[in-house]
Amino acid sequence: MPASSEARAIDIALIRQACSNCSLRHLCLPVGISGKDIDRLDHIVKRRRPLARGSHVFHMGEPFRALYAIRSGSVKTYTLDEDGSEQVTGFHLPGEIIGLDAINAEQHHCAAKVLETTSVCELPYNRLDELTLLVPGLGRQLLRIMSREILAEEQLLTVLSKKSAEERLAALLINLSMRLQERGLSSREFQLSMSRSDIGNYLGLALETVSRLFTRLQQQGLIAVQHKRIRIEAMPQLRELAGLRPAKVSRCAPDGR
Amino acid sequence: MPASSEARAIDIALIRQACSNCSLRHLCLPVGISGKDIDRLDHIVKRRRPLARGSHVFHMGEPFRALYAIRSGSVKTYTLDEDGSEQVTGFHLPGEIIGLDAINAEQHHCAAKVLETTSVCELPYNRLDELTLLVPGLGRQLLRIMSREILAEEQLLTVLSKKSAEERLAALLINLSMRLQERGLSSREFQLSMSRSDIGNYLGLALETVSRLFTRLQQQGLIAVQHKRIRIEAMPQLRELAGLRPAKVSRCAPDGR
DNA sequence: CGGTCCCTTGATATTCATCAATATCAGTGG
DNA sequence: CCACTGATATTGATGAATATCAAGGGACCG
Repeated sequence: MPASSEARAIDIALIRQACSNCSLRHLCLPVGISGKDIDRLDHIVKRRRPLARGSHVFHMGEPFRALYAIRSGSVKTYTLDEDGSEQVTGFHLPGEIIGLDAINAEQHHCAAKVLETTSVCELPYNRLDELTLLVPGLGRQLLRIMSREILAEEQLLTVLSKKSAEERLAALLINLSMRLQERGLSSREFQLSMSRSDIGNYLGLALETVSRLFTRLQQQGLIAVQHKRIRIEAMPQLRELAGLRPAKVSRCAPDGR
Repeated sequence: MPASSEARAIDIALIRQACSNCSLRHLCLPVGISGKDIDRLDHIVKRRRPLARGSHVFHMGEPFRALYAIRSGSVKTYTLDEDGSEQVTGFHLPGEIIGLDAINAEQHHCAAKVLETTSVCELPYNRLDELTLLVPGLGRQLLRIMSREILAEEQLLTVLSKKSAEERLAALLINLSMRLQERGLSSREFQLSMSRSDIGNYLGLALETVSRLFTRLQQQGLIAVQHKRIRIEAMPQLRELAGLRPAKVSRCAPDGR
């Protein structure tokens, strides 16, 4: 019965991809939405096939048609100056929405490049706009997501304008660690998907400085580094270096995973 | 007829303060809204009496109840670190909306301090939220405003992470100049409402460096400085220093005012 | 007129960028 | 499997930009 089996496979695939069944729904656009409304949302979301490392979700200057939610993988957003030099504006993880800065002028002001094999959900903006009228919670969640983004960027501003190189790197590592933890992954050990050069660019440092800092933090016993693999050895100290309260009580397991 | 005259005075005051009659309506929340809808908006907006220099629109940590639109004057937003040190996150001019970073957690993450005598319009958020359902354009404009804010902060990130001290100050001056021009004020000559220390804090520089840069830019003939009064003497060169295209053709008078 | 705040200017110290050399890794084709 | 290649990362030596420390000068306010 190959046909039946195939149909069944598609069904499973659809179900697995549905927002209502997505493991990221508590972090993503569907927050605060349920039942029939989430089905409506599901209906306008287009799932794209996985993108290969190095390909783009969107390019700079492209007309704005959709927002994108990251389903798996990771993405860097960046702009190009007049002189063609790159400025990394963010690293994005599953459940996060990119393209928000394009809503106003209806044009993408940054490019989004995939750092590893990555799947995204496409959220066509005009249909999202319509749906917002039907589903009040959707507009609210969109505002909340944008508010969160503004807050995150203000915090990054503080890091860039006040902190030393070492503190900046610590802040990035802690930031990634916390975001991974929200996604149910280990906050203590992870793989960096971006290069030293990307990190330096993002933090306003030379890539050589970033490299030296990794070795220095390792010598201080705060982290263990092997190429792109990072293990945080002394979370409280690293948090303190990053300028955060030494320990925030986790809602998860007491071992801090 | 004192009563009649008084009533008339109130009427005029009301009319003068109405969104529909506000000189900032093309920059502020009412963009894309008109007729009956703008009257509805007018109805929920509370006009506050002018705030004196040094007073706060809202404090850090306060519960979020409203957004605020600046009617006249200027405001700095800032956060306080653990150690009590200040980080200026923005300078805000009439027509701009502050408090957007509080929507997500329903708590203000920064404080807003008035730099000179300033009037604000209070936009109670729960009523704005209701009104959004009745007036589709309102939600859209709010998203656009937030998108613009995200874009502005990304551009600031680039300035902080890539540019030299001189370029940063030039970028701030050009940014203020353009925003003043949008408001119908002179883009060539204006009064800074913030201190050197605030500027340095915002740009990630020591206040002494800011002071030195003002003298240096003056020596180079790019600007004329007298205390807080700035005149831009060489707009194209200053724009170039700020990392922008030498001249953007203005939609206003050909003399570039 | 004196006090305070803000700004300016100078001398020195420090951090980090830059230049340069080497090392390591991932892929490619022999 | 190995040698080759280009991208990425580490490490060292040097220099430039900017912070910090210190002192003095205006401007504003009572």
